[in-house]
Amino acid sequence: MLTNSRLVHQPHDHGRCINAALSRAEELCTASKARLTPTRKSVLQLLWQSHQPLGAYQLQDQLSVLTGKSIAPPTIYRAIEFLLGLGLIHRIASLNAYIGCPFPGSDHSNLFMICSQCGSAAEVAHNSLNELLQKASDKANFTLQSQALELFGLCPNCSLSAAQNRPLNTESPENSHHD
Amino acid sequence: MLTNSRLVHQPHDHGRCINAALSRAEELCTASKARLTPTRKSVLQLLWQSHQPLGAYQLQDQLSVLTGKSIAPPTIYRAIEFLLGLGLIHRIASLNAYIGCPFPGSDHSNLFMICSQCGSAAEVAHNSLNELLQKASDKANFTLQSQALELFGLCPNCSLSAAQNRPLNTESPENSHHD
DNA sequence: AAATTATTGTTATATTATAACATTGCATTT
DNA sequence: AAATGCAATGTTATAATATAACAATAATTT
Repeated sequence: MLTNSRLVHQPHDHGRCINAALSRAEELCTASKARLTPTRKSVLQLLWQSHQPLGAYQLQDQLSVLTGKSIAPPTIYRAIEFLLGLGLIHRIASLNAYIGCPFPGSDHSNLFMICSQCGSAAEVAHNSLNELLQKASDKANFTLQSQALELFGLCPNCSLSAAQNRPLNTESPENSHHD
Repeated sequence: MLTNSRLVHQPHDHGRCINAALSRAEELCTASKARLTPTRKSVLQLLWQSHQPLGAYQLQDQLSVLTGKSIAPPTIYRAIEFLLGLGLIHRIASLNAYIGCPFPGSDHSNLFMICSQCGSAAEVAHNSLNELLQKASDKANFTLQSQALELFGLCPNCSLSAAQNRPLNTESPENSHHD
């Protein structure tokens, strides 16, 4: 199981995330003879500013600020399309939002663990999950082509906070309040 | 593994699907003291007219035809919200579309196998998949709350057609054409 | 029947995404 | 370097999906 979950939920040198993502992108573009233009690069960079998926119009706003110019939706959507095509980012359908892929090129599951509290999203590449899905597809005579797997819940940090804020929830109600 | 895959992809008495869905809905509504009003019932019925997910505005059109009145989006979205709440239908995020749930109430996986050719969608409840996802979540300290699992590919029928239309694809190109 | 609540109607608008065509800029050939 | 072709971006308009806010009606309870 390959995942960026720990990185996402622990304090870390985020500059390294961004730099790593950018150099992976450069490599991939060189390899596939595609051009990582300033707009495309900026959009990728913006998507790596956090570990939370961003919507197209959030990207539009942020890119406008970044460049000082006003940016129209097609510009954003074209960059998104390009980056999706190379597997550098993913679309999270349930959120209409986009996020950088931590391991582009690797054959992985498109499985996301999305925190409904803080909005963070970790990606997981899970071989046995993929195998199970392939088996289930085979069994149903379904020719599997692609997949979107989105889990919602509380990330490690928010799970902890939740547990700390209501520590008596697991006990019977009588224990929690006496007058 | 519980699924309606066979039903979806084989000729069958579709009236029975609809009737079954409607009576399940009646039961569930009675049990939860909710009202299956004409609009709600019609929307559910429309979603069961086929085994293909429908968008909100498709539902709007069809409901307009059905009732002879013009229907505004909120009416549709309210019915959708109601039916989603009871688990009678699902939203398929990748398609912005909705589909009837063949086994509401059962603890299942929200796993869909969606045909990119004919648009049909079969639902699968898969215990070991759920367990695996739960395990993966636990391992990542992620408190799993809900999930959206969408597989895309070719349904049994379209897989067959595809195979029949290009039967030589699995052999070497030399075999396929001699002058 | 009156009061309360749930449901639907209505209007307007927010949000997400794309179509179509003009313009610019890079890359290759001449 | 000029001409050509193609890729990328700019621009305008609009399509598609979804919700907010308030008014009117219908069902249920008192």
